[in-house]
Amino acid sequence: MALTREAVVGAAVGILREFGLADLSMRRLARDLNVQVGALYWHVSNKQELLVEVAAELLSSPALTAGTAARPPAAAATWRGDILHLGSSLHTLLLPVPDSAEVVQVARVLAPERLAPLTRMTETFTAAGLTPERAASAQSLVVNHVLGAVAEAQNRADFEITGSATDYRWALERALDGLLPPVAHDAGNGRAAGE
Amino acid sequence: MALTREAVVGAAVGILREFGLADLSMRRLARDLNVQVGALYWHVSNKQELLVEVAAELLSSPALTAGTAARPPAAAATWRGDILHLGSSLHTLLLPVPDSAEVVQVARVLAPERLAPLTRMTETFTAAGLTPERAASAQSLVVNHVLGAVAEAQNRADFEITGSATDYRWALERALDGLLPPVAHDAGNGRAAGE
DNA sequence: ACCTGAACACCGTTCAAGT
DNA sequence: ACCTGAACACCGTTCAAGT
Repeated sequence: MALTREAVVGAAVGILREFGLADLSMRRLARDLNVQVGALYWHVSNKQELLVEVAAELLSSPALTAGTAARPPAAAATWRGDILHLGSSLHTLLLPVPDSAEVVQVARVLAPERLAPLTRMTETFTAAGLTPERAASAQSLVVNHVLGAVAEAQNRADFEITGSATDYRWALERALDGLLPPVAHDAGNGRAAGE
Repeated sequence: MALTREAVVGAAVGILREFGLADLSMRRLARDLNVQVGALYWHVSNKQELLVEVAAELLSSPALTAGTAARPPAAAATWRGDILHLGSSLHTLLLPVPDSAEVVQVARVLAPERLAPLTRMTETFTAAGLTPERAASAQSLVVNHVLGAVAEAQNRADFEITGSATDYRWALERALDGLLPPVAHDAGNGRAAGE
């Protein structure tokens, strides 16, 4: 039963799920795997790379990987639905995993290309008519909002804060209102979504 | 020259500004202040409380504290301008301070009431007609976006990443388009901003 | 190729004891 | 009241040496 990279990442995900990021240390990981700390560094070059791998695994759920395969052209109104669905799937997926928003944030900074569902969201924005730069900015707005909402909800639970949780979904929909203005189908003005 | 709480916070802000969060340790702070580590704990109960203080000081700039004093009633169109101004002031203020977005995030979780400018932004949203819950959610969207943009720009610099920075301001304006729909002054329909 | 043992240079926090 | 000295229980990372 040799130690593998997958085993290391898997154990890391397990610790995160059960105990959170504070307990996810290289030494704790080694102890759980009955191995010396140094052994981990044969399979993973450092902790940051491990966290990227953990985030990638968290976002590899089928709930996020589905969709966008083949879309009938000119189904414009569904781009919004795709993004809304992606955002709320992300939210429900991360909510039960402590500190998952922080981990995804780190991964987004270090290796955004490893987080396929987030890349797909940017692509959806461009498909909806935004320029690449604006699509990146729009994705950033949406993802920051969802991750922020997850982090807030988790911390609210941790600190036993009273008061109502903020309605992340309402703000998400309003953001999409601004980012993807509805195509006007009342009069015949051919104004596109971008510009 | 007795050690004071203000001196501790001031030195912490200095380390953050010059070297970033990685170098802002209690031990480094004590060394810079020519004091034993334990001494810090007389003036500050733990590191988290210190970070809240650091964030509060970062956001105590006059650029963020101004405005909203007395507004002529029914100057509805300027709520948007106020928020836009607050958001971009926050951005330009934090951008030169390494890891400042992370520090503010921590403070926002631990003691949001200590960050007056952010509270003021929520108040502006309610003044613009949103319910308290929605105002909180709208503020969260905007602040997460600005902090995310700051963090991204700083990391882009750290890792010498090529490619254009995302246009945070465009997305911010689109978000406000959705959050604060313009009052319709073409026909005489009295639809309010909320709902 | 893969892992151990042991070191290096750090952390945050606590607390008796001093002044 | 305020600070020192010293400890406790940790960190991430490296690397010669073993197998």
